[in-house]
Amino acid sequence: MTKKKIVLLDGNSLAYRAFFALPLLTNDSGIHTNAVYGFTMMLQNILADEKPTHILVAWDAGKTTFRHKTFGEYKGGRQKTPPELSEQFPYLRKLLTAYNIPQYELDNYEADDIIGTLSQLSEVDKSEVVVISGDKDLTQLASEHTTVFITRKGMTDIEKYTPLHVMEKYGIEPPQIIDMKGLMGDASDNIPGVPGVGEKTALKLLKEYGSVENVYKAIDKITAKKLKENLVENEQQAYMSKELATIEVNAPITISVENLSYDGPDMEQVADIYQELKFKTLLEKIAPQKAIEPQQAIDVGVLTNPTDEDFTDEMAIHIEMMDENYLTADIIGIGLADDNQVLYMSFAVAKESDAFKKWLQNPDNKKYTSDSKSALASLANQGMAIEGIEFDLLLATYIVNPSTSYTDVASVAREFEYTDVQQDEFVYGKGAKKSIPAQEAVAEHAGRKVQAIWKLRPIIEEKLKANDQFELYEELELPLAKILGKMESTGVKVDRDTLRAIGEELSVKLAKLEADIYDIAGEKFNINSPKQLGVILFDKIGLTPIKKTKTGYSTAADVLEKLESQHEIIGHILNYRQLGKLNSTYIEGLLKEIHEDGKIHTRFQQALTQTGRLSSINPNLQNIPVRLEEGRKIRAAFVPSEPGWYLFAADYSQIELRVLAHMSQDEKLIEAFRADADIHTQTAMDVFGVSTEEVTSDMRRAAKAVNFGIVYGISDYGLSQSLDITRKDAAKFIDTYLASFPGVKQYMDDIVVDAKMKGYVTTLMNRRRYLPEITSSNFNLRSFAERTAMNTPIQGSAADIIKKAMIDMAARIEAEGLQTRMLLQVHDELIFEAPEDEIEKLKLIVPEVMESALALDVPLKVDWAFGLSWYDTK
DNA sequence: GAAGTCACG
DNA sequence: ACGTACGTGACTTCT
Repeated sequence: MTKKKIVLLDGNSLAYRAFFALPLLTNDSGIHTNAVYGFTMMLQNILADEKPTHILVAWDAGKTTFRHKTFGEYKGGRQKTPPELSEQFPYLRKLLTAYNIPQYELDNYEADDIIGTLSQLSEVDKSEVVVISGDKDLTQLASEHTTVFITRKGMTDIEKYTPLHVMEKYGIEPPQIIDMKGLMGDASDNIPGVPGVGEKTALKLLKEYGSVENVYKAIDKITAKKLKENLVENEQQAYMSKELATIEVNAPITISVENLSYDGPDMEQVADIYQELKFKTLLEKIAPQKAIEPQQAIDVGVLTNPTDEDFTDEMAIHIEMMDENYLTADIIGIGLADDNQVLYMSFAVAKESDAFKKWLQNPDNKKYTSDSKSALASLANQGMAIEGIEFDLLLATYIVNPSTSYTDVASVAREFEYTDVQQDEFVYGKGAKKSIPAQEAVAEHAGRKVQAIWKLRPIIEEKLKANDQFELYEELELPLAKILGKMESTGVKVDRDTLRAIGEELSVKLAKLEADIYDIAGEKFNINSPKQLGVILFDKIGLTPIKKTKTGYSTAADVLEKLESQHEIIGHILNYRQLGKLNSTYIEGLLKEIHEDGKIHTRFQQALTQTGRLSSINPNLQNIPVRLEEGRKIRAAFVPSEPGWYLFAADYSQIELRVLAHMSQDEKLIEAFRADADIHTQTAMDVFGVSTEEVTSDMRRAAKAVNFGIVYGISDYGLSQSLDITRKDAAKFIDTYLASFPGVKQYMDDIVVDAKMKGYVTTLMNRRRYLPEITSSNFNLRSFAERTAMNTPIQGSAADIIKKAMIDMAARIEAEGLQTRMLLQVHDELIFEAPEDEIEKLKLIVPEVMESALALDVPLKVDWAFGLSWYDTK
């Protein structure tokens, strides 16, 4: 038989942890569910990661235990279990039953003792044991075969205590944890310990003497007067505390390891409980088909020879594809629906049908879609045009709440309690088994989607109007989808030979760097592996690690830069990393993405970011190198797609700070932009109290970092990192800045208060972002939400502005009858390609249109350039 | 699939 | 005392 793997969970401790770690969630039925939810999340991770053969959840039994005989006040002074938590225990037990996980409790004993006893029993046959708790006391059980997992903030983040880890962290062996508690006590269990002895002192004593007993044997050697006095006076209390903290490993349990064998959950039962508790995401994960099993039968009419009568002047339409990349996927078929019918055509039929194409092109026929950009671009790929799109389920849902980042109709629909659509994965399968099923099944699937679109439209439009977001949706996002679709199908021409030439140069340099690095290190290793690199740098060479990650030493660039002067290998590694990145992501990566037409067709995700920005995928063309010259050369491969044409690039100057000036109404900031001042220099003048001439480059650099910080929702730590100064100095900088720009300070204070009150923040065009964590009692979560509250209106309004500019530019290009094509958007810049004879016009039109996209109380400023490649637009 | 790293605004 | 800058996507390694 394979080796046993036994997982023992401390039920009460984990339930408490989950309860306090997560916000107090309530489901529709008014039951609080946060503890059950957190527990479940953790359990799922454990089952997946550890794959136990045996498992047990141990519970505390009743109020009194044998420890109360030793010390009446044991666990005294504890707050009563909150009723919101108590009510969750029955669900937890039920859930565990459904999981087929044994549970056990024993009169007079705590869960620790059950776990301790079982782990001791398992030591005999050397089984691997994992103990899981939220209580660090359990770490005393760590041994060669037993690892103790303690949950940290949240429930899924876990710290693993092996004897080695205990030694690294405390400098003592696991059994000495008991001695530590004996000396320092434990406030949460009301274990007294020795007054005046905390963790530091306890550990110092134990490192010197080894145990409580030995401390007292050597009591005369202790020179610190007060400490010695405390120890002497509390000797009995120290022994008692040690006893209380000791986990009983010989509890009279009536179960054995054999009773704990685990064969997996009863999925039916688990799904039922998830259903009862409304754990939607979990439900989906374990049983997608059950979770979304359509309730109602649907009658889909399959068209083989469509006529004009089949198409009405108002219909939902869905282009069915198996792959999410609509630019490369084949269209399988088309679903249509209105109040009276649900129809389906295979794409072969649709493509040959004049009746359908005529209907499709007629803007008077209103079309409601799930993802209009996908429809536009995929049909355009097939040489088909679609006009008259008036609803987009995906965009509308995104505007209502950007945090619902679904791309498929089934998920979007379920967000609105509409469950009559199946997941694509369920219909097509996944991985290697993914394939197109019989036409009936596709017809039904597509039919359910269009029906959902048809039925959900009024509900979601109502919601948009209620939130005063209908204009944002209808005047901004919907028209933008059409423009983006066109940009995607246009694509941008990329010269393979240029990329290959750069790639060859890189390969030569990389080979040399690699050889040099091996030479210096004295051995071959994988430079791309942070783990192996860490061993070479910090263990073999002996450099001092500056930062740690969850898994080991950090070898990130900012760390390596600090070490650069200490060893010649560092520079080579930084160089290797930089060039390696260029080669793998931008040479090899981009070459793979060039289509047969010699172009790259990225997709802009319009319903993804939390702020309203676009994102770009497959490939990402919004992060093509520019900051360093070596990388910037990549841009030389991006060229116009027609002979005699140019690329024309225009970018907003300081758009985020201009938005801040407008939104905060800070007089000085407004004045600076009206005077068209260099904003970083101006900031330096104000913060350092000097004149223009006195601003040094370091002062300007610092001011620039502060300006960035302000936009991000500043923290002293963040600024200290970016400027490599102390936190104190950073804090001083920030104070001085905010004193110089009182309007900004007022705005930042107000926005946080406002977000707490409303639960969300908004942009200039009324885009929303909900920030539920802004009222969290968890410092980190709350702080993060506060910074987000400060940043999102700025970043999001800038996104609104450039989106508006794109719509205006497309209209202007059309109105002027230009051949110019919009190709890319990179957050604050637009890239066009244009015939030479239109360049003069663009020089005028582009800045004019972009600068007047939205009238602010400060001017918007646009810089532009053109050239024969993207590299030359500088 | 997560973690680490690094490219962009 | 907490442990951080805001928003993204892609690649590599490693479990």
